[in-house]
Amino acid sequence: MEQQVSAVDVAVSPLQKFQEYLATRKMRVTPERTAIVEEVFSYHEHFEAEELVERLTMQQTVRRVSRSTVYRTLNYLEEAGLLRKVARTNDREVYEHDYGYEQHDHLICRNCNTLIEFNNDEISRMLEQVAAANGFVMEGHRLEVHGLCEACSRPRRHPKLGLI
Amino acid sequence: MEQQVSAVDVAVSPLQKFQEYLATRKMRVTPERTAIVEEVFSYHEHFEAEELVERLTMQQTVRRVSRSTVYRTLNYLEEAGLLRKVARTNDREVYEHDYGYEQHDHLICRNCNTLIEFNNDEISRMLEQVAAANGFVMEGHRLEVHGLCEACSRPRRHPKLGLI
DNA sequence: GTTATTGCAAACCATTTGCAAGTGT
DNA sequence: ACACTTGCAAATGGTTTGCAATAAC
Repeated sequence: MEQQVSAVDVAVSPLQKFQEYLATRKMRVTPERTAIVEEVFSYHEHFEAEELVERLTMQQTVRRVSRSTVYRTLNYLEEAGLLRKVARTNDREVYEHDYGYEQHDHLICRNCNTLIEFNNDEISRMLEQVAAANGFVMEGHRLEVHGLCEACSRPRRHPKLGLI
Repeated sequence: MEQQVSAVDVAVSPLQKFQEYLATRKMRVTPERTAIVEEVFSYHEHFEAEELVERLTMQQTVRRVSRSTVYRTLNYLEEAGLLRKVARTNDREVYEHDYGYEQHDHLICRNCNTLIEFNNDEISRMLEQVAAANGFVMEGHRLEVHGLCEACSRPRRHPKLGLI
């Protein structure tokens, strides 16, 4: 199970797409923004803002990027349609890039906080229908299924420890 | 369109159910808790914590209930399975009582923040399937469909003003 | 040269919490 | 009486923001 994630063919790279977005807003391409976009798209898993700050601090390829800039850029990426908030655990937003890979949703274990990805086209199709029926133009969705993962629901046998 | 909401037959009242929950936890029935539960279930719409505080302050039937107590009680109601967080708008959690009325989800307009309810059994059924396929025990879900409502997506004609 | 961007530290703000006084059981 | 609750004010903690210095264009 390497990088076998559901890659979708895309014409332009995420970085290019972000630069287009910046251009339309008269915003600038800076080394900080570039580093953030590359880091976000180099890793195909959900992440939290703080995690990204750390990853960027680690690989000191560019000059250190401040937390503020990370947060600011995450917001722009979201507006640009390259990123989405997929959940909220422990009061922190969980992000995931949303370009070049199929949209998917998550099962969230209330005990160990593990996120299990899944995707189901029927659900997406159904959401489109519901939206249309309400004159609503759907741009995206956020679906969290809460409950207990297999390990944590197994009665008295080494359930994974919670994060608290 | 009065109280025609999808009422489901329930044996015990929400208040009773909450009292049972309190009992099992050796917690006490206080006028504050009672007032909160009654207020929450007297109104069949989504609401925010602050809104509830105001409604309780308004009708001074009981002695004023503090914000802290409201927050604390909302958490207990959630644990008791009587309430759920259905969305997050403007950095505030949006609650909705989840007992005696069918579960439903929402279309959220990114421009005017309006929430449109909908429910779709097929989606629920499908979620159960997905959960089962992953050995996951589903306890609930949260589904937000983001986009633009009819009014706000109509190009240049009096779109409803945003909240900001 | 202008105008946007950065990092810092301070501000925000919804929600939580410590604590002393009050109250169900 | 005992233990649980309340309101208050203060703390928390993720995220945002004002501002002076700095860098894109």
